[in-house]
Amino acid sequence: MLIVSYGVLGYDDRMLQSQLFTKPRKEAPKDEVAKNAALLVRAGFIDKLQAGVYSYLPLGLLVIKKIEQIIREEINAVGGQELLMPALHPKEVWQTTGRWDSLDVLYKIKDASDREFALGPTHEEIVVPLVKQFVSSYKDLPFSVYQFQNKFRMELRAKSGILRGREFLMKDLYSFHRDEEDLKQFYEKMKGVYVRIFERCGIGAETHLTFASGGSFSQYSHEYQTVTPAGEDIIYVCGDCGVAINDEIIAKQSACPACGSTKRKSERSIEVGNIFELKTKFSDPFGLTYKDEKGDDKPVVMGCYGIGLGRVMGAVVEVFGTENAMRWPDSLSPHRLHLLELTGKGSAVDSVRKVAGDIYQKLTKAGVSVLYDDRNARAGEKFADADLIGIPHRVVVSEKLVADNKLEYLNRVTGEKKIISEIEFFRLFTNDMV
RNA sequence: CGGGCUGUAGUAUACCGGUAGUACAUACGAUUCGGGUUCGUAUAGACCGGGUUCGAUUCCCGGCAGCCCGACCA
Repeated sequence: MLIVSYGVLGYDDRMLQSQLFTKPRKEAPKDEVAKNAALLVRAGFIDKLQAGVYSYLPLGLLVIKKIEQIIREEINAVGGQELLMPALHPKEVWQTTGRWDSLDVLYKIKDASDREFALGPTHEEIVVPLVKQFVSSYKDLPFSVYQFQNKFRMELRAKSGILRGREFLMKDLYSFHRDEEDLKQFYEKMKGVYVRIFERCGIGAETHLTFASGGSFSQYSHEYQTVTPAGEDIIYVCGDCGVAINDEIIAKQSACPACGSTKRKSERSIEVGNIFELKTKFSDPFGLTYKDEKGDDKPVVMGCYGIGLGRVMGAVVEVFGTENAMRWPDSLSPHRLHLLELTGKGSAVDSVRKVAGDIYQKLTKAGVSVLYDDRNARAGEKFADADLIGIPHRVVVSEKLVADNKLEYLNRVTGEKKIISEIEFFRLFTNDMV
């Protein structure tokens, strides 16, 4: 394959569908009941290895990478520094915080010499000793670090497809501050970051800032809950300001904590992200302190901020998917455009292939990521598979269209379908990027 | 972890205490070619272990796995 240019992700993300090693299926495996998993498995985005443990296949990985890149851009914009910490954790750090015994979702493993480890469910125990080596003065604060990493949680019951896994990809960010005031400021800034992230992922309208339990040392934590019937949580969305309250604290909090309104509606929802004031909960056991202007030792104040990438992907499918079709927002679609050639029969085959192949080359040169259905398959199958895969823009090349020098363009978001010239089409995709 | 249900070709399903059938997928041939065309041929299957029985994929017990409900879930 001639490599002409690279897609936005920095590698060649265009694809000939005939080369794709996965294939769409007509039926979902009987052990996938959740809509997100049924559609994603059928379309070849993911594969289940065991309950709550999935592989991301080429199409699905492209979506995950796009979610990741959106998060990365928004966090970098507020100064977050990306790193990558290990998943294999020594027992000792978990004993330091007492969570070796108290955290029941912790996977514990032993090596051949009986040494014990944990598989990381979250990384406070790792990041705090790490930053301790570099933080000594108030001048070193504040800062924040984050990573994208697989987390391991021994859920008693994995369920809902990729919405509750035992191994799952998460963005976790930790912020470090000299006092609660500074933490508060950053925390508020992160709320804006999260709003932009979910907005860019296409679920901004369905995703609500939600007040949730803050545990023993904080009045609230905040979750980002995406409304969909597939959700496991129940939230009460304020009719005036759209901020929600998690069912778990509704008894203590009847009026909207944001605007005081008592108008509200209960909804099922998926927690796609959360932010939490850790304060000194983890700085204390590890002795993470800094010297203030007077030379006094003070504990570092922390916050943590998570987003489940698989959950975002699953939530998007739940929100936009129908029985036989997904529909990706432009920002997350594995490819920008789905190009279908309907070769028909006889002498037209070559001309259709030539036109479609040409368009593919031109778009690729222009940096547009295309999934090109060059398979030797019938129209019905191609249309059905394209619906299932759910790339929001579809363009068809067929014998009839080639004869008229036209293309058929479908926008799955607006439902608009039109016959256009090649020039109009290229203008659509190489200038006026949606 | 408690309760319920289920394990049959790659996928979805059927029947049966006595040679396991169908559809889709796959391979080959023909036909068709803008919404999963039609036909033929071929390939391919009973989760594992134990028990009952002349004989178990079927019945019983145990294990393992999966799904659903609940509990759990920074």
